[in-house]
Parts: sequence; C-alpha cells; structure tokens
Amino acid sequence: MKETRWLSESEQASWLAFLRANKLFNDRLDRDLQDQFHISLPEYEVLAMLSAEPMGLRMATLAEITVSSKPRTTHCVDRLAKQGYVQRQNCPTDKRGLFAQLTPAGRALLKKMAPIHVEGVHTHFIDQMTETQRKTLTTVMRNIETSVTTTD
Amino acid sequence: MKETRWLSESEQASWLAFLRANKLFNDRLDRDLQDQFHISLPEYEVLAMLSAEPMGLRMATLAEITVSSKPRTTHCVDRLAKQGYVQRQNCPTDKRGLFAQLTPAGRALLKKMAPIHVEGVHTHFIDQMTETQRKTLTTVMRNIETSVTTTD
DNA sequence: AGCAAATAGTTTAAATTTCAACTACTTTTC
DNA sequence: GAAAAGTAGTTGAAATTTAAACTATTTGCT
Repeated sequence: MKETRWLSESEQASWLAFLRANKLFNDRLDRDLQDQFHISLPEYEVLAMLSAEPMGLRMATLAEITVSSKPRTTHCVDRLAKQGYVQRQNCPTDKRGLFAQLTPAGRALLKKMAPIHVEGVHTHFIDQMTETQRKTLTTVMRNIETSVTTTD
Repeated sequence: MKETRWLSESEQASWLAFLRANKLFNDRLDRDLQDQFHISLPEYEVLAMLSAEPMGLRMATLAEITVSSKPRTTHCVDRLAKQGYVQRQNCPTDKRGLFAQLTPAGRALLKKMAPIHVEGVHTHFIDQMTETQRKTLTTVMRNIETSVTTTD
C-alpha cells in the first residue's frame, strides 16, 4: 500500500469549490425547468440530445452521451414517451435495437424550454468566466474525463 | 421576453465538457467507495464533514455544507446511525436542535476510506491540471456559486 | 450449421431522493 | 404575556435511481 498523497489546504479548497458549484448549479438549472415545465434536468438532457437527431438515437447511444445508465435511460424515455414527447422506433438492421425519437410535441416543448435553460447556462456559467478561463476549464474538464475513463 | 442569448459552438462544447466530467468523476468516486466500503459518496461527504467537528454539527449546517436538502440529510444520517457510524446529540440551547456526531466506529471507518477517496481526487482532479489552472478553476467555481445563489 | 458468448434493451425490486405535511420549539409582535 | 409567525428537524408517501436478473437477438467459433 502506497503512502497516501493528502491534499493541501489550497487543493482541498479547489476540490470543495468544484463540488459545491456543481451541485448548486445543477440544482438551479433543474429547478428553473421543473418550476416552469415540470421536466427535470436529466429529462431535458435527453430531449436536447434527441433534438439534434431527426431519426432518433439508439438507447445505448443516448445513455452514453447523457452519461447515464441503461436502465435509467429506459425509465427516463418511458416517462417522456408516456407524456408524448418521445417515441420508440424499431431498428431495421438489428431487431434488438430501438431508436428514441422526438415527437412533434417533444420538439415543441423543447423549443419553449431551451431559452430558459440556455439563459441559465449563459448567466451562471458562460458569464462567470473570461474566454481564456473558459478555454482552460474546457481543457481541464477533458483531462478529467480522460483520466476517469481510462484508469483501472 | 428578451432575445435568447444562444451558445456558440465553443461555449456549448465547454458546457458539455463540464457536465460530462462532473458526472463521470462523481460516478467514479462513488464506485470506488461503494466497491470497497459499501458507502456512497454522499454518505462519505457527511462523514468527512463531521470528522472536522468533534462536537458534531447541527443538521441544518450539515445540510448546507454538503449542499443537500434537509430531508435528504435526515435520511442519510439515519442510515449512517443505523450502521453505528454517527449518533445524534440534543442541543442544549435549542430543544428543537440536534447535533450529528461521528462515533468512534465512524471515525475508524473514515480513516480507512479517506486514503482511497483522496487518492481518487488527487489522480483524477489535482493531477489533471497545473497549479495555475487550478487557481483559475477555483476562481471560476466560486463565481458560479455566487451567481447561482444570489440571482433571483 | 450449430452452439457458446456477447450485446441491446427491459423488467422488477430495493435503495435513495424528493415533496408536502407535520410536530415541537423559539422568536416576534402587539 | 399570549397569539402569530418563523425555525429545526422528522415523517411518510411518491418519484427517481440503481442493481440484478431476464428476454431476445446477434456474433464468433469450430
């Protein structure tokens, strides 16, 4: 067992700031959507990802790009389908496969929600840093993603 | 209704990188703890916050510093208490109040968990940026926190 | 061709989180 | 000094998330 590399005060503070900002920011975006549309942030993310794909996305792909588990994605799409915002299409080349696709109602809902959501991202994220800082942030976030997904 | 300020490609990419890194990183830290100790990341955070306070913390304070809701904190402390890691103490000056306090067993558990958790933070967070980048990140995260908690 | 292993997605049940309502105590106000 | 309003925390039910098992189909191997 190797010697533990503890965090300095400053490192600890960075880590806490990161944790806190994330939770608070997520809560805020979620609330803004829920209050006005009764749609949660994870549900919004699914709709948003689907909006770029007129033909829809395979369930597994949708799970990947929203960084959520397969069952969670199934349940989420179930709920959105029950409300008429999403529909499933069989995949012609793989009988196991399903595409989740935005319905016209889903597209219409997203059109109403997007300005609210994007304004939140702008106000609380983009506006809170300079362009230079944002580039740095992006680089660092990509490093973290790589580290987390390639280690062990 | 004001004109929506949409995100540029680059801004969109930053936002997505931030979202993804967070989810993946959280999942990873959670899994590392769960696999070895059957303790979730939110539970770990409670234990960690309590460890700095020999006398314990008021439930509301604990909820604040872990950025979680009051009921969630109650349930979380319930579970940890059921396992013997935390105990509640009445507050002498306010009969409504309760302190949540680490038990010796909780302290012992934390001592075993901390190296695993901290190593994860070091590897996937601290090691993924230069010190300069980390300072920038901290500043930006604090800006976000302020923005989210002071607007509206 | 035929069978084992892998993949896509769902299902069910259990655990966690949220939401609204509730109890008990404290503070304010008149 | 009593009633009203506010605060601390819990409770119980509903919603969401997770974990494990399951169905159906596809792929790889011999």
